Amino acid sequence: MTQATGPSRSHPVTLSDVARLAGVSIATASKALNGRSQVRAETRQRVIEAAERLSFRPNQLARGLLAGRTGTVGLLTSDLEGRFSIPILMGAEDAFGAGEVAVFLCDARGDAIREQHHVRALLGRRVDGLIVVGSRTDPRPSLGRELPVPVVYAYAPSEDPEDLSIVPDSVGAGRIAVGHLLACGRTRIAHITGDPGYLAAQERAEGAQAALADAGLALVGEVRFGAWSEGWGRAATAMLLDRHPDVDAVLCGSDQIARGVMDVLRERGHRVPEDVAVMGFDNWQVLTSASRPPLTSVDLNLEQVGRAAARALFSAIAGGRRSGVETLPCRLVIRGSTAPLS
Amino acid sequence: MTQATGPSRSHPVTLSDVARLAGVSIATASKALNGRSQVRAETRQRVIEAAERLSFRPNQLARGLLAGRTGTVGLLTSDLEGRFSIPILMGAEDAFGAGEVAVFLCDARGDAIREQHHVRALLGRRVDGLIVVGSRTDPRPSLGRELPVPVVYAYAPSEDPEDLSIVPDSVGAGRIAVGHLLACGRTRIAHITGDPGYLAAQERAEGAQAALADAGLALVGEVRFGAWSEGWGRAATAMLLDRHPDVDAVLCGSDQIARGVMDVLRERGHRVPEDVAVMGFDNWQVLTSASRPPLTSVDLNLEQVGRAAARALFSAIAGGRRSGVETLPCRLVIRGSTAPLS
DNA sequence: AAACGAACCGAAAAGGCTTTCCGAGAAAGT
DNA sequence: ACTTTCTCGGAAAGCCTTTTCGGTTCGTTT
Repeated sequence: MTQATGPSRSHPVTLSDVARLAGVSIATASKALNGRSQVRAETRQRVIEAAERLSFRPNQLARGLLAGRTGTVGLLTSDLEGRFSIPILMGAEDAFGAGEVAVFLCDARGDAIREQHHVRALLGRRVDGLIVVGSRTDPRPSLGRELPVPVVYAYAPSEDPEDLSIVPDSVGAGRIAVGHLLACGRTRIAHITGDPGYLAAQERAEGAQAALADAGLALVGEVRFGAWSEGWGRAATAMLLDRHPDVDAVLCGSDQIARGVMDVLRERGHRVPEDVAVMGFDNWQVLTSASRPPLTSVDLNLEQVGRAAARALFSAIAGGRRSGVETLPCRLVIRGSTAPLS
Repeated sequence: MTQATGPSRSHPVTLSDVARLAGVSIATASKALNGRSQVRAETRQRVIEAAERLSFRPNQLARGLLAGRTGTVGLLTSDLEGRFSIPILMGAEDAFGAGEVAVFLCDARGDAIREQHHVRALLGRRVDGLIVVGSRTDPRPSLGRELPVPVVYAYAPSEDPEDLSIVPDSVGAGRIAVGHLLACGRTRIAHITGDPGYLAAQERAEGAQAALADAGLALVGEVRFGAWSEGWGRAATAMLLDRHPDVDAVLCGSDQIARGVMDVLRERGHRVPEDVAVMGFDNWQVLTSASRPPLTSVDLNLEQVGRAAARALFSAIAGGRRSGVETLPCRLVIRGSTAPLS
């Protein structure tokens, strides 16, 4: 089993190994490596060389044990496969990784029991803080106020207003979308969106209608709720065209829906964007860039949500106290599926 | 800043707190909680109750410091946004999370410098092992043999045959695909695939051609390399139909390509699957289930790759030594885009 | 020459836990 | 009653690093 060769077997090199090689005490070695001032330059150099020769890496466990802070955080996601969690996770990992913080990744698979289990495990590892990433924007139960470390909720806000949550501005996203369509001169705008049980669907619709109202307009027909799928986009478009053939823009609740909408529009002989402008939400590259024409979409800036959550957690660890739901603006990405009416 | 209330301020509860509350020594408390036999049942019970009352969580740092093993592993991915990394990562997280192992997530963003930085940081945290997840199946540079902990490469194998790598069987995937098309009675099969610079494209094509040769057949035309995009799928299909209008199956190098292929087939009046069967690779849900008809695809079983890598790392940590590239079979997922010729 | 200060260096403790070893007390045997 | 054998519980070492504080060695000053 265990080979006699290779460094795998040798016990990890410690500070005392370095000290011995450099001919100084452990204390001096530590000071030399950490830039403390009480070491002669020549001695310091000797220690540094010894450390490099042994490729010494200070044991963060011991360091953390002593300091009371470990430089680790827990990233608790509810579904890794969800395409919303990933960018947030990237943003957070990015913000932390740049510093000296390491991230524990835990996937609760949407199960509260498993989530609780992970929280306990993470606390046992003495993480300095937690980020809880949701898979949809609907509020979720708080982990509780009794935790010994700060917690920041990302994407899915906590139900407890005392917690700090960072979410994209869905209402604003709806406003941005309609604003763009209006700027393109569209006035007969329909809205086909997904599952009405999703707060995101409701809020985007709310923002869209508010922006229309500001312009003295209203949607063509009602908001068409359904499912977050291409199939629903196709079906809803068929109905829409039957009832309102004069529609000149379709705002879609997601890029998937938009794909379905565009397919049916093209099949029925409506040109995009000349006759009907189409746009979606999420800015999911694989869908937006592959469609014909490429799809204008509202990007939720999820990476920024992740980064903001990481920064918020940072400052909370440092003692800062914020609470409530903070929203981050979304961003319009214009492609070929929307254009001014000529 | 620091409030006087709440548990955030109070110092974390330690074993000695528990011992004091239970009226025993630290040693006894430890033994009681860890199921050591040298404690009377009644005493043990008292300790356990004390621990629960204080919601005591043993400090894993201290434990790891002592044991020499931390129960943590590093998961080094080269691009988090890549859709291939995520399932592998899920599988690994799953396999570890079930045990008592926590996962450090690091994204090197395809940068060797950053990767090296992360490796050093992880070693400083005394991880018990590393999993390196690539974003494509082409071999990548080894992290080296001199690392003090075992390493397993997933999806992208290491260039060093002494390392252990777990990858999906791309050649086999190609064989499986063609096998299915042959079983459907198709004999005039074309292959439209992606970037020829990807080993996956080459190997799938190789497997497909081998399976055809076994049946005494050959591809319709050459392998059509291009890009991993719907656009290429559309363009290649147009050319294909011009030259070989009698084709009865198109094997696509990815689901994206397949989407493009199916769009053009439908536009040109070819029925899928009656006239032409279509299938892809990757089994990317959002594409396969939304297409018309739903797309038959070869699933790479990436979650299993992740799980296998985790298990391999486990056994390597325990002292087992394996090396070389181990392949995992892929899996056919049949949907509406393929059917027997009637 | 004695004393003082500055500059360096080292011993030791702390941090939380596990484990080994030992002592004390109780139960059993003579 | 005394020894032997168990059973329990405690003291202490050890893991690795940082930091405080006391000590040593110079060079300077009076």
